[in-house]
Amino acid sequence: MLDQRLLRDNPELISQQLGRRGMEVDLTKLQLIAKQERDLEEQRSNLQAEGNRTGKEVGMLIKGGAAPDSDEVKALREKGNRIKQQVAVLEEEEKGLEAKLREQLLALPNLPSADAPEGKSEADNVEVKRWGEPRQGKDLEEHWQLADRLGLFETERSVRIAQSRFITLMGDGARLERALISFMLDLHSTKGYTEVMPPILVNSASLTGSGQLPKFAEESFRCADDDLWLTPTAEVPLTSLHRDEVIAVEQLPLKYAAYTPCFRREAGSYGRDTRGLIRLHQFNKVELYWFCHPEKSAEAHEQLTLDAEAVLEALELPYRRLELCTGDMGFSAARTYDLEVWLPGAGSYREISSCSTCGDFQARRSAIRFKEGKGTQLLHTLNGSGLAIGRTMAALLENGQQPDGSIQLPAALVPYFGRERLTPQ
RNA sequence: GGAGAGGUGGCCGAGUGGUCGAAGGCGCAGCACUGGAAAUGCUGUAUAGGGGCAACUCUAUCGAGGGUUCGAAUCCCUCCCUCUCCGCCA
Repeated sequence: MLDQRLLRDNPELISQQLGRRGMEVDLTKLQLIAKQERDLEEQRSNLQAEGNRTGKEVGMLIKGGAAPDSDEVKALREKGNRIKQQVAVLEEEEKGLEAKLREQLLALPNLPSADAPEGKSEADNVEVKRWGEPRQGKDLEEHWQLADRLGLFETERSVRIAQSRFITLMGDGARLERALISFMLDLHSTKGYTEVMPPILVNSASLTGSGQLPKFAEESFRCADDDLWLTPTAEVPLTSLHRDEVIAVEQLPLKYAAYTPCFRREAGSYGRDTRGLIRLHQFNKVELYWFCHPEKSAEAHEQLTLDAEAVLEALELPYRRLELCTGDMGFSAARTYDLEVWLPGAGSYREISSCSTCGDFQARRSAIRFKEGKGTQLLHTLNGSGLAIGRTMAALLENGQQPDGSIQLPAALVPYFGRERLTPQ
């Protein structure tokens, strides 16, 4: 959520920065509501002050010996009643405006950082780094072909259990998934991340706090009988881990690594990535999350991205880092790096992690502050995948494929998986 | 799911209709004392919003939302949560 004071003091900046995202917003209506709301608040609180004084007067009169039904007291009571009624009217109006203002503010995305490159779409993202030698060659298979031959998962039977875009991992496939989760969590633990296993059903306040609601309700699965949703990413429960808290400055930064399943409707992606592990309604992910001091967030963004890259490097998977342009960034992000892993079978780079700094956007929605000296301020939040497990498995399969049909696994994984090769079962 | 108890400031804990944002303690900060520290003493110490250059001031907040009243932490209603016992259960 954007700062209301910014809306008041510098609305041009908001329009201009949202313009960099490719949005055209007219803030005059919003400003008008904000102004009305503030005027109303002033009127109401002045009236309440008078009401409070009246109440006290009655108390003092009675304590001083006046009869509760004396004319003097009666007159004050009537005055109190009159004020109460007026306040009620103003209050209702004020609440209406407040709700409207909040609703509209919640629908506005974060302002892009000044450092974010300007652009309209994916095509304008900027490659900033490349690591590893992308393996090239004819006859390299895609991960779903390899997995099929190795018997790593069931696709058709998964439709029976749930529906399309769900997968059932079997045998070595299930084992490799588990190995990857443990491997990643262990790696992050050595870098000061606290391991977290949060609820994966989250309430709507949590989704609002991290930015998925109100605008992206159609992207998540909702439980019909409760105010609970299946979380689309661990970013949601992790943000709300400290919702409505004031954190002592010495505790910052708080760094968390959480493994969770993630659930997404993937609406609007019919026909894309229909085979294999790339795009599923349910997938596993290890998420990295920082709560940090505003002055440290740029540095933290680099570090968090490096921590995600460390997983790819330990797994010997070639990747590149893109900086997303203003037009391609997510709703809550001020600045984003995407990590794309090389898939030799597909012959392309594929997103495997998205590392964003959200500034105080989520902190304001979620009321997460820190205390430094006398006052409290909003802190900054950052998140990034470290990494998406299914896509990591796909990359391992494609990058490790051998002429004899087996898959060579990276050395770092052997202690977790127990073998250095996948062979047909 | 049934029965009971309870939710007050960073924490503990008083407070059952009047000037209570709230005693007391702990913690924390400043000052004094000290060679330095401990102990001690004094002072200060919630959050959000509005007004003011500022000192300051107004409003709201005692789980949440309604209600009664001139006036509610305190009385009434609804909901949420926590704890204990019973039941059920991985």
